[in-house]
Amino acid sequence: MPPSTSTPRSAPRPLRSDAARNRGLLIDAARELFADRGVDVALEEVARRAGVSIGTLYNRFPTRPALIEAVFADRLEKIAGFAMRALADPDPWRGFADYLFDVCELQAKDRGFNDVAARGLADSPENQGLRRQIGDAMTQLIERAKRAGAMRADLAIEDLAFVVWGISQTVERTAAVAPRLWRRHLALMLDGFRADAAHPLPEPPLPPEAAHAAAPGCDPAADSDSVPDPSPGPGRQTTN
Amino acid sequence: MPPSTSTPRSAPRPLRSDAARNRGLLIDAARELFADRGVDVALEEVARRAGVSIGTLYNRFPTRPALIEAVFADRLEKIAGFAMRALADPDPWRGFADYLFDVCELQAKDRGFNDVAARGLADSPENQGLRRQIGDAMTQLIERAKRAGAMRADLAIEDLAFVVWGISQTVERTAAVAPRLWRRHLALMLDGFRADAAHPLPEPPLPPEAAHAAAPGCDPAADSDSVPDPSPGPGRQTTN
DNA sequence: CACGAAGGTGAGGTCATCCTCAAGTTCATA
DNA sequence: TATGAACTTGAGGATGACCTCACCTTCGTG
Repeated sequence: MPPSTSTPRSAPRPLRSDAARNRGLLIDAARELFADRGVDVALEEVARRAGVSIGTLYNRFPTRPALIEAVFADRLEKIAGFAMRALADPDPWRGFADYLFDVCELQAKDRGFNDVAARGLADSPENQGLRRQIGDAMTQLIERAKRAGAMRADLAIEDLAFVVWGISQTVERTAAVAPRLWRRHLALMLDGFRADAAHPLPEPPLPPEAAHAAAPGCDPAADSDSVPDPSPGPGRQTTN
Repeated sequence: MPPSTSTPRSAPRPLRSDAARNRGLLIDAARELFADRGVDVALEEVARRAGVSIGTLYNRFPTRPALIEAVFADRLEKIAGFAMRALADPDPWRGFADYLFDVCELQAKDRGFNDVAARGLADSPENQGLRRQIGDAMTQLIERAKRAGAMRADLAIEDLAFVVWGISQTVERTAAVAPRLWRRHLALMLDGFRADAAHPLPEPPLPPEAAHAAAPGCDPAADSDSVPDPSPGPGRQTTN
């Protein structure tokens, strides 16, 4: 794979040629290392594989999130593509299911993306647009599937996080030993989303404003006021 | 809470009184720290909270797994208790669902246990007995629920790992912001386990011999021969 | 070509954790 | 109470990752 020559989007000032080349080398190196060891690899190792010094890495990407951001920038576009393809499917349920399959397959194929998806990294403000686009498409996918009578009416878009989170863990635990097992996990979850499976749910979905806080990059501080349990509630009310 | 005076099971030689006391102090300190910060807390901090030196900690527990083991030894018994209670329920489905609820609640209430459950720590050979007992009870729970026509016939006991893994991630991401949300995730998964939800599954369950390898404590080596994908298989066959 | 700004370099300071071990202390037995 | 084995202690070496910065190199423009 030749080094990617993609220039940074909305560049304030164009990078000098050597800097741009090194940026590409770093992103390529990081992409490969992230893919099979996760996004927590040592940055020194990324620099080493890229063939540049650690100082250069920090010049281009002052923080780890900045590097992660750059590495996974294209994934959002890819996902948006999946969502569009799904919406083009005449069968609403199949479109929905295939969309989740595609996203999960991305997780299964790239440990780095799996980390990013599960931990909610790469939430930069600049791809806010893509994010909303994907969100809108997902909302439509869900609406469509509900109208077709295939999906349970009480499923919220926020519930799809359960899929990403769950699959992320299954992938992490079983990729080495049963690389396709996540498909079974996904199929089971999907069956729980069907209309004919619906039994009353014990809790409301994650409120959207909480969704942002639910996948923090990493804030070691901010431990002060933990959210109090809103209702004492009866113990054990899984379903009824 | 007074320091636990529990002596180590099957003691080869009884500890001297001061050593036994320190062991209890260490376990208590670790239990508390693990519970709200996870099992990766610095061992020096455990020693500090216990009021003993780091050297003493290493005397009592030569490795971190040994300490984790000791801290969570009682949980297996607790879970066995849940399984027995579940089997006593005249309603097979409710017994099954309540059992999973109880286990997940343990995860939600104790971040350390959540780690242990998700990562498959604390698999010491000595509570092999308890493990088998729990496994047998779970098999019975599943069989019973299937016979009652409530549970899909193709659910395997290994599939319950998806629940533990998935809930672990949901708890980790949302405990601070929506401490009861895991119940919704569980309820959705449970609906996927019901007989009336069943659609063909795309993959066989995790083979039992692989289950052991699926949740490694931590082996930085052993990276050599990764398991090859057994069948090239058709892309995208989530459900049909 | 020459010059200044942009960029590259990597040794080394910082930090957090792990784990050891030689010396001192305490327990339990006679 | 005396003695030795068991136990405790905590300074400190080892590790690994992070990040900086003073100095050198390269680019690109005039």
